[in-house]
Amino acid sequence: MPNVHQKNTVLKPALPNKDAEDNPCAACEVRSHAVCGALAPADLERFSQTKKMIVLEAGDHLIDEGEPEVFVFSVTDGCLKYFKLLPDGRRQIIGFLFPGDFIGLAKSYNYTSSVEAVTDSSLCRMERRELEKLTESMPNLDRRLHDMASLALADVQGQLLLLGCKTAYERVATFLLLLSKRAGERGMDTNPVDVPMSRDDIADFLGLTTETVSRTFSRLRKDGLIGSDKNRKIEIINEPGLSEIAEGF
Amino acid sequence: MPNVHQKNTVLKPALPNKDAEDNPCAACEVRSHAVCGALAPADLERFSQTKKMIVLEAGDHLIDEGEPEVFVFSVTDGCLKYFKLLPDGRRQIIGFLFPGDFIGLAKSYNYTSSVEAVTDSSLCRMERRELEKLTESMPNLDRRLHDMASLALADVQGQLLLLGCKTAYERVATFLLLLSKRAGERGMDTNPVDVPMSRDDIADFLGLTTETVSRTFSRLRKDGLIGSDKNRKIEIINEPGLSEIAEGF
DNA sequence: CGTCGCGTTGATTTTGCTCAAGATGGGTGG
DNA sequence: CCACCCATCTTGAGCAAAATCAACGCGACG
Repeated sequence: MPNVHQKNTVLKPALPNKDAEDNPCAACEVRSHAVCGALAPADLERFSQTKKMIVLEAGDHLIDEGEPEVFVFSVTDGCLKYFKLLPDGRRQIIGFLFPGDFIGLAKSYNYTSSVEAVTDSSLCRMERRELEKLTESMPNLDRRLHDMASLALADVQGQLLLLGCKTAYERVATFLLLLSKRAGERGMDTNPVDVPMSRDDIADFLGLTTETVSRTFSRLRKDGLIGSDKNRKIEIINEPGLSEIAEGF
Repeated sequence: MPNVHQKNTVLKPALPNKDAEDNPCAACEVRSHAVCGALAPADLERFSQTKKMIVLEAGDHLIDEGEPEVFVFSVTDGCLKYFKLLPDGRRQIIGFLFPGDFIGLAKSYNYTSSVEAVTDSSLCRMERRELEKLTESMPNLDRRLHDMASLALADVQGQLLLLGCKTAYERVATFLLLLSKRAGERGMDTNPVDVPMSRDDIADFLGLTTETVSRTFSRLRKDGLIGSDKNRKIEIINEPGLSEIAEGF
């Protein structure tokens, strides 16, 4: 079965670096959003010793659906996508991953989705076994994982509503607001919102085709809700209007 | 905003009963599938004292999306559906609930979906606060909740693939196999599979219309994959064939 | 400067939706 | 016990939203 979406599968360890070796996690900019945000300094030290930094280039393949689930990951930089495939190549992107997001919330013996870098990215990698060991002595960590799973569940349930009920117009509006919101949570620009993924990826996330996504952006532009796409950034001109559309009014 | 799907909102406490008062949980038939399956006898005793039995008739309303999330529930009998609505009445059924299933895995301040009984049902009800208190001293319970959330996440991700990629034919095939599998997990008949919900409910779960669901059942029947619907039971005649369709070959 | 990947736009087709009309069957009351 | 009734389900005909097929523009990069 050919995987039409697969690209390179390179997996490069980050170059060792003095600062990183001294205090790799304490300096992490996204810690407050990540699993490790719940850890006390002492725990953080122990945590940081069991992890390894991973750097990916755009298009690099990190995980193949079905492989034994040995590692879990925490995204520190960039954007990735995780997706499922049908035998004939149809693809559903389950979600996009941003700094602070965790890969491995739905634990199982084998990965249930594939993961690929959308942009150049970096992640912390840890064996699931190690993580489990750590959670036993760090109730905060366990609680944090639980909360993140809880949030992920709510997110994906919202996505069901989108895929099951919403029109193309509503889906794209919802998507833009989602990106904007997630950027805001991470302290990035919410208004000219960064859209790092291709039309193809957006289409496979929204259950549409590239062409429909493209046409829908054009329509939103024509309707004065968004500005034109400049350097992967889209300006939201009429946020309340976009919200109304997204909510299905 | 009128909720076109809402019916009665009655919520009847079960009649007290001697056996139930002596040892209500120890005798529970679905305990092994439920949250409480992870508890030691002593813990079970404490657990059982904080819960209350709830009985619902088909169509009864249990939870309204948006209400403060005070209670969590564990289904002990029957079938329920949980769903989200758009302002104009479009409905997405997120999932069906069977004995052993838990309501409240995605914790938040307000319920994120509504819940309604498909058939006459009964549940155990507990305040979320109480549950949290219990988990602090019962690591098994906590782990069990975590595992159930993990499974729920994997399930709903599979549903994304269905809604985003699959054809009507594939969706209905997937649905029948899902019901059959879930019945099997609970020790019920897997082959003439029980389909307690209406075509309308199935449609809103699969992102289709009633008519399309009905037509699709007819086609599966014509193609010799399933038998006719007898008393809410559907016979799967060609299980491997149905699986191939469901997987998208 | 040419090529290639990506995005946009247009023309046509198709899947599933909408609207409409019967069929079925479980429940109720005479 | 039967007849009727209303829900639900099924089937049909036409329609529409999005998919498919196809062409073209544009910018990046060798």
